[in-house]
Amino acid sequence: MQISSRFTVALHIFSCVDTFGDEHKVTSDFLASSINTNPVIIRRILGQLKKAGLIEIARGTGGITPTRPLSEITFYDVYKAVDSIEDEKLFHFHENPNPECPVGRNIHNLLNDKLDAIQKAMEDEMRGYTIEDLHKGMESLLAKET
Amino acid sequence: MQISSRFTVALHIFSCVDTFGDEHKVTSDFLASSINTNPVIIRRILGQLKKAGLIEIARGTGGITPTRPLSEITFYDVYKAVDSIEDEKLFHFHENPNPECPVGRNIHNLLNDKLDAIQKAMEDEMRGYTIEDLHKGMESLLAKET
DNA sequence: AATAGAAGTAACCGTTGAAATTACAACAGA
DNA sequence: TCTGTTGTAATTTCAACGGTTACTTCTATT
Repeated sequence: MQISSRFTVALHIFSCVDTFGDEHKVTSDFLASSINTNPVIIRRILGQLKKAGLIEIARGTGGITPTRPLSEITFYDVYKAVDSIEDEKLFHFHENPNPECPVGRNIHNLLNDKLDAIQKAMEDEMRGYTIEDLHKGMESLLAKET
Repeated sequence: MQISSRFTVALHIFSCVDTFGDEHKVTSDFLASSINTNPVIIRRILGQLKKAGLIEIARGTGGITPTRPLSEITFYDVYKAVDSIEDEKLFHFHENPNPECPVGRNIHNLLNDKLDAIQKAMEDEMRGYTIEDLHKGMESLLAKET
C-alpha cells in the first residue's frame, strides 16, 4: 500500500511556486500542465495546503504565496496537510478482536506504542527536510542543465 | 492513507502462535475467531508469511511453525511479507510530469533520495522490534491479568 | 459597472485495492 | 477411507483516489 500521490504533487507545487512565482503567476492550470493532471485536482490540494495554513491563494488574479519562510515549512507539514485524517494513525488494526481470547483483548494495547514509535520515526525524518531544501536542490539541478 | 491491516493481523497471528501453539493447534479457524475475521483472510496472510519463508504450515492436521528463532523475525520482515509489492516504494509520484517544464522533468530525481531516506527511517525502526519482543510483552500483559 | 480570468466546489464516473464470503479441490493423518 | 484443514478461485461490497464537467464566486482591470 502506498501513500497517495497528493504528497509528492504538493511538493511539486511548492517547487513550481518557488521557481516560477517571481516571474509569472502560477495558476492551477499552469501547475496542472507541469504535473500532468487536472486543474481541479490541483485546486483541491491547494485547498488543503491553505486550510493547513501553509499558503495563501489570491482569487481572481491567481497566485500562491507561502505564509512563512520556506525554511520553516517541512515535508511533515505538507504530508500532514494533504495526506492524513484527523487522529488517523499510519497503521490500523482489524476492528473488534475477540475479547474472550487473551491475545485478542491485549494485542491492541501491546502493539500501540511500538507502532507509534515506527510512525514517529518516519515523521521525524520528514521534519528534517524543508521546502527551502527543495528549492535549493531544484536550483542546483536547473543550473546543471547547461 | 493507512497501511493495510494485514500487517497488524500478521502480528496478531504470531502472538497467537507463540502463546497457544504449545497447548493446542492453531488453525485458521481459531485465528479468525481471535481476530474476528474470516478464515480465508487468515489463510491468505499465512500464505504470504510462508512465501516469505517466515513460517511453515502443516496441511490437513493444521499447525503453524516459525522457521527461525523469534528473536530473528523482525516487524520489518512481517511488513515486507504481507504489505509490499516487489519494488514498490512507500511514496509514489504522479505519472508523467511534463518534460517541457524544468520543474516537471527534475522533480522526480530531486525527491527520490529524500523519500527513500524517509522510508528507510521507518523500516529501520521496524527492524528494532522482533516477534520475541512481542511474545514477551504478551506474556507480561497476561501475567498481569491476575 | 462590466468584463475576464481564476479559484471554489458540487456532482459524477471509472478504476483499484481491501476485506469478506462461498464453494470446492488438494492434502495429511488417524 | 474418512475427517479436518489448508489452498485457492470466483464473486461481492465498499471506500478512496484520480479524473472530468459544469457552474458559482470572487477580484483585478478596463
